[in-house]
Amino acid sequence: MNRKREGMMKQEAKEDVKQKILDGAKHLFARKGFEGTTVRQICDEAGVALALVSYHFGGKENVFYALFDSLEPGLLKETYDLTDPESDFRKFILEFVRFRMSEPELINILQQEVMMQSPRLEKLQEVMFPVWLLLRNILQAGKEQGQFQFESLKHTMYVVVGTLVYSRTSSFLEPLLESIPGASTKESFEEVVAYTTQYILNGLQRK
Amino acid sequence: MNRKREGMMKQEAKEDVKQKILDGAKHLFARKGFEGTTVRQICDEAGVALALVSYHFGGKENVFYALFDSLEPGLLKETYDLTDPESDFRKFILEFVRFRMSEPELINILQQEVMMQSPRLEKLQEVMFPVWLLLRNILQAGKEQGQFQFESLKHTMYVVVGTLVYSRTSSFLEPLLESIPGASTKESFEEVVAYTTQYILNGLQRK
DNA sequence: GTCTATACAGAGATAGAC
DNA sequence: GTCTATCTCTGTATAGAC
Repeated sequence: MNRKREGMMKQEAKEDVKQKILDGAKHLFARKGFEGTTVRQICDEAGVALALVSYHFGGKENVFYALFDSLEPGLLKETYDLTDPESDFRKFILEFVRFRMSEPELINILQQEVMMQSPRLEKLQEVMFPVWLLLRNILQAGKEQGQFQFESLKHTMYVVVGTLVYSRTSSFLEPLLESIPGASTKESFEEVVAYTTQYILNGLQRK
Repeated sequence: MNRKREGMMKQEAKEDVKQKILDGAKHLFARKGFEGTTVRQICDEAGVALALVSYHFGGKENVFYALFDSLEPGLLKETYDLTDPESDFRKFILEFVRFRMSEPELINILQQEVMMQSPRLEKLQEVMFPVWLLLRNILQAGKEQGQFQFESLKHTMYVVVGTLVYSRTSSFLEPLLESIPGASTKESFEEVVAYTTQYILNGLQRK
């Protein structure tokens, strides 16, 4: 009895601390990068003692991977039967933008790792591979069925992925856009989806 | 006489070592990031002694900035009079892709820094600001003259910059594209320019 | 100008008390 | 499970010989 109660308390406390570490790490990795973030910073941010990263995760690297373990891109929960590629593509863009806006820090981290082709990328690829494979299949089906027109699937993948993944989180363009009326207004999810969808579909010369 | 000759020799040797350090640093920053790169690695890569980074540049940070000091994006050397925005835009894309393909590592580094909104970004902004300003003016002129159709300049800036800047250097999509016939062929400069131009202009609903 | 050797701060990880 | 104190290694920067 006593033991069981202790066990539960431990469990709860453990989850709490682990989550606090993960939250702090996500925030710091996004802003400082993996190498630029120290275990001390993570623990300070989480408000826990230095030793707990090693205790719960066994090192900084495992904290990093744990960030992506829990990640199940909602994207793939939808059904894509490829009978109507344009409709599938619209759904895909919608879900991707939803993912990007709900987890901007993870997208940010992912981007950094891709840029530097980090040794940690292999595991991240496992997460993203199904997503890019789906995109590939949608594009290919769309071409075959005449809904999209393009010559090179490879080039198309790159420009489309570039458009999708490019983060609006970083505000480096802001100083340039301040003078524009209404530009400082926070854009809504629907707005971004509509805009991105239109741009990409136009880019693919949809009839 | 003797002194003068010594001075020249020093100058030559200095330039040589400085350049070797810059080259090594560029390569390493692109692959490991600023924080992930050590001065030791830079000097090993350059084949010089550890102390020389401090001697010539006064620290790692200044090596970083020096990488962008010498950078004059050829982009801006062209003339853009905005009387024919579409033509200007095509020229802009051409020059931007040329820049991206000639300095992939700098683009890579720039992207990393933008992602993490690093404290070094301020100086990098100075380099890129004129470029994005020019793009903004071209888009705005094109809209006013009816060559481009879009509602929000802000959104348009983001999707276009995303398309332009997204690096094809990183090969994370390769495993997905291997099965495609001809995909492993190295794409040519002209090919990438043509493709990017078409995608973006279509995206802007050019008539 | 360039090198080797070293100082000193900071990193990640662990030991051991509670 | 969590904390503090500490170990060890590696980081940047400098001192001093050549």
